[in-house]
Amino acid sequence: MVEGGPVNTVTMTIGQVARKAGIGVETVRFYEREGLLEEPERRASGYRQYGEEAVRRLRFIRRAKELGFTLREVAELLALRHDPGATRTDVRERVRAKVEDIEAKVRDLQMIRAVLLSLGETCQGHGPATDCPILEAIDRDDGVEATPPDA
Amino acid sequence: MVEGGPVNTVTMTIGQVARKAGIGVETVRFYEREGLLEEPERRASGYRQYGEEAVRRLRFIRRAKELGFTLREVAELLALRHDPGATRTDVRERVRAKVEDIEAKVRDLQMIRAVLLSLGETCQGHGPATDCPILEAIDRDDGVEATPPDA
DNA sequence: ATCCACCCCGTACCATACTACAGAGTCAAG
DNA sequence: CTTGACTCTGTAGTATGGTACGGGGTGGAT
Repeated sequence: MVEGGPVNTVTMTIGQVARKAGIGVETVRFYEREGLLEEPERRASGYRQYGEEAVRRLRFIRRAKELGFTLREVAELLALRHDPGATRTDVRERVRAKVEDIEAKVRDLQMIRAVLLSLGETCQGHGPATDCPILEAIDRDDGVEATPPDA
Repeated sequence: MVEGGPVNTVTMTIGQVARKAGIGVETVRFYEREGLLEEPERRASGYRQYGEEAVRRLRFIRRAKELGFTLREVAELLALRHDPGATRTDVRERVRAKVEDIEAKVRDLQMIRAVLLSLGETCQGHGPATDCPILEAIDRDDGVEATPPDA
C-alpha cells in the first residue's frame, strides 16, 4: 500500500517475521514459492525484508488453515481480499462451501462411528480374536459408507 | 489354511483377484509390498496365484479403510485376526480407540463450523470483499481451534 | 504361428504441507 | 576481526495411499 519512498516501516528478516507469525522460516519460504506470500524486497545481500503486512498475511494463512481451508483455498481467499472486483458474496460463497464440506465430513464420520459402535456390541467376552465377530463383520459388511473419510 | 496338496481351490491371477475385491492390480501389489497381503504362490512363469482367501483379505482391507482405519491399523487388525493369542478385548480396544479418534475429529470440525457460521453472519451485503469482515476476522481471531483438522 | 490382453519388476510420480540439509555468504556484537 | 547466529539457494526427504510407466515375458484363443 505505502510505497514510493522511505517510510518508517520497520523491516524484519525472515526469522523475525516467522517468529511473529508463529511459523517456521522454511515455511515462510515455502509459502512464497507457492504464491501465497508475495516476493519481498531484498537487501543488497539478498536477505528478504518484510513489513508488518507480511506478518498479518502469514497469520491469516495460519488461521485459515486452522479453519480447515487448504493452501489452495487460502490462496483464493487472499486473492479475494486483494481483488477490488470481488464482492462479499464471493467470500460468503467460499465460507458456505467450506461449511458444507465440513458438514459432509461430520456426517460421514458419524456414520462410521455408528458402524463401529454396533460392531463393538457384537464382540463381547474375552475369547480369542481369531473368530471375533467384528472381524467377520468387517469382512462381509458392505457399503455403509461410499467414500473413505479423506478428501 | 488348506495346504499340503492339490485341492479344488480355483486359483486366480492378480487381475481376477483385484476385480473381485474391487481394487486395482497395482494396489494389490502395493498391499503385498506393504505387508498387508502375504506373498502368494507363483506359477513357473512368475505369475501370482491367489485363492478366495486373498479376495476376503482384500475386501477386509477395503472395508476397514472405509471405516477410517489407516493401512497401518488395518495391518494390526489383520495380525490380530491371525494371532491365536489375541483376544476380543484387543479387537474392541482398537475399535474403541478409533471411535475416540472419530469423536475428536467431529468435535474439531463442529467447532470450526461454528466459527465459520459466525463469520458468515458478520459479512452481509454485497459490498467489495476487500474490507469484508470475514477476512478481517480471520486476521485477528485466535485459537478457537488448537490443531488443524488433519491427523 | 500369431495376436493381444495380461503379467512381471523396478522406479518414478501424484497431492498435501511441510521439514531438513548442504554449502556458501552475511550481519552484528564483542 | 572474529565468532556465532542468521540467511541464501536448490534439492531431497517425510508421511499417506496409492497410480503410472517402461520394457519385457506369458497364456490362451484363433
